[in-house]
Amino acid sequence: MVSIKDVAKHAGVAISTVSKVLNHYPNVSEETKKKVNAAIAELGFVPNSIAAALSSKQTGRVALLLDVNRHVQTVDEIPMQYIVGAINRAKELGMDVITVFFTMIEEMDVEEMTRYFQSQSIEGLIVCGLSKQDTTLHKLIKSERFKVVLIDAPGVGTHTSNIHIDNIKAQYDVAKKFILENKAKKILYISGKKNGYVSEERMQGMKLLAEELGLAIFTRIGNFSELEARKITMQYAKRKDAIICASDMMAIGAMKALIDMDIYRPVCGFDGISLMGYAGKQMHTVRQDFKQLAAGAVDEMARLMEGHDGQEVIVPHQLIRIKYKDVIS
Amino acid sequence: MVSIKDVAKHAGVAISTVSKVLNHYPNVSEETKKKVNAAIAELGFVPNSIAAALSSKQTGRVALLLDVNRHVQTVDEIPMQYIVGAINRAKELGMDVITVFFTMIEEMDVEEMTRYFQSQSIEGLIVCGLSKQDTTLHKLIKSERFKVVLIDAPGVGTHTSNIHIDNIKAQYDVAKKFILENKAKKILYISGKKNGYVSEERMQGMKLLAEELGLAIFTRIGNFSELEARKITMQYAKRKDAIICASDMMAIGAMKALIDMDIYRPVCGFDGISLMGYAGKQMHTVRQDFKQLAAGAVDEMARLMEGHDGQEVIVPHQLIRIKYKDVIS
DNA sequence: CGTTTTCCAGAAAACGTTTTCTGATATAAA
DNA sequence: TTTATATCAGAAAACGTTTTCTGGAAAACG
Repeated sequence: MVSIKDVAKHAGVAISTVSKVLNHYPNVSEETKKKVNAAIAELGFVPNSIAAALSSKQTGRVALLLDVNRHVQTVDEIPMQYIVGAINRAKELGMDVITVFFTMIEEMDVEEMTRYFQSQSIEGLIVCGLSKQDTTLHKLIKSERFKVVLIDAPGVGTHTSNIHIDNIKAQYDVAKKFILENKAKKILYISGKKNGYVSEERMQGMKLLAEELGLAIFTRIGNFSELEARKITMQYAKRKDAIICASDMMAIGAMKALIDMDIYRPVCGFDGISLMGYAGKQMHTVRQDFKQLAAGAVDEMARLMEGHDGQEVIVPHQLIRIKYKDVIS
Repeated sequence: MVSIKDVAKHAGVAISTVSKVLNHYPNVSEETKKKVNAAIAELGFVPNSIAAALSSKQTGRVALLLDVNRHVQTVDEIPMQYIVGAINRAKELGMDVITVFFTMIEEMDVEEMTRYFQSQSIEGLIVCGLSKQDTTLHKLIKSERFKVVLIDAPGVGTHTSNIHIDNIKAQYDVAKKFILENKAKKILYISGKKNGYVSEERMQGMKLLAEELGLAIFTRIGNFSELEARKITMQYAKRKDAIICASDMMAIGAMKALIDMDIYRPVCGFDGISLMGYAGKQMHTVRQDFKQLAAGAVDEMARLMEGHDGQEVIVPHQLIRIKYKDVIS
């Protein structure tokens, strides 16, 4: 394995000089640079990032935290979008490849997680969909041992950033369009989690709209679960004339239930996942660009690592009507 | 940051002794072990894997190679299963967290990839669905600079293992069951890639079956593309009485096309992805356990890293009939 | 021309481990 | 008792970088 030392010898310069060339330090003469670069090329030198990390104490390693239970058993495509978005952007930024990390959060305690991240020399955490009950994660974040970017959750302190769409406005807009278009009066709203940040915001959007339109909106909690949404639909759909869900997966559950019951009610979703195109005819929904969200999270992480304070980033969303033709590839 | 040095001082032993305790070396007395472990606990010491890697020249880092173009734009859930399966198993084995890597293989040359992996100190590559045209990857593998495990491709040399289901048998079995059940005579087979390993094997399974049943099977290449399968179906389905596809995504394309054409033909798929449950009523298919496949790949990698020669591993598959009720979660 | 400043290169310590080698003590064999 | 062997602990080099500090030469200044 050819090292910086060999390069130095071959170029007739000091080790430190090679390092300076490698890291684009300002005070290296053009001449020396050329010599060194020639030596690098001739010897086929490849810098060892492990050694660099040890020496500089900067690994540039970031963990993307996804909840296995929540995401991975199903056909849910969102986590994959997060992964792709984050990894690709990390590469562009020359940050160390993002280490993706799956966890059953309930099973670990703060100590164990901290130890794990510390032993892996992970400097930052990108957390997807933190809920209020994740006390372990909250403790971890508050410990300030890591830079943190939260996707779909509010920031906590200056060492964290948070990134998300405007959930209130998105839910308000999509529901309004959907309700007016369908002239709906008796609406069933299937909400997300009881203590979820995005759930509460979307709920708030619905409340604003209900007030504005003078409608009473009947709400049930679906926990972002397709199955629960299915059951709720079975129970209440007959007495309603339209169903609005806080996620596409729930919208699919509702829609499949309607098919089984052989009744028709328009359904409105939220997320804009491709699966919607496969499952139903066409549905109103909010399109979130999850790749962009994750890429933005990585950008924020870079900012934090440069020493800036955290901030809130709002990513734009779109209102769409999704159907199979749109998603076939 | 408390280091091994601090532990040594606190326990009143030498640095090397602490290291030996950490790595469970045989010749350390129980007494010393206790002293050291006590010191570790008291100081809250966490070993630094970066330093260990540098010193031992063993990182235990493995890259899981997935093709962005092939997988990630779509609703395809297979790559996620690979990722989860691989990462979870890697953790169990105490291997360093698997670094997932997405690449547009055509865009990189061997040198660049080698440099990248080398600079990241990656020791092994798990390659998913290598095709014969991926010359860059083939060169990389043949260079023998990395341990390689191939999912769904034949091994090359003793430094590689390969893992997959018995594609010939699987295609033969599922098609036979499907054909007999539907009393089909005029079959359209939509095959995978022209030079794909699994495609050719599945094709071979079909040929065996055709011979046995005395049927002529009309075959078209669908490139594992939903859209191409759709087009092929549009063109030929009227004159056939059943459609067999070398993948579920193609089966979905075919089925959606049949719906649009308003004709009924039974369709048979391959893979057993959940999406099948959402897209159609119910379909015959082969269930591959992609998580298990990836976990097995990691096991094989561990074997290779221990110095064993590569081998071929066949993972069992199942014949199933998939429908929405089976996949809802 | 002397003095100060700037520019550049090199020496050497440091990062936190692993690992090899040496040596001391205890135990077993002769 | 002496010699040989086994057991354990420590010293020190090594891994491949980064970074700080020092100093010499060249440039700028008066």
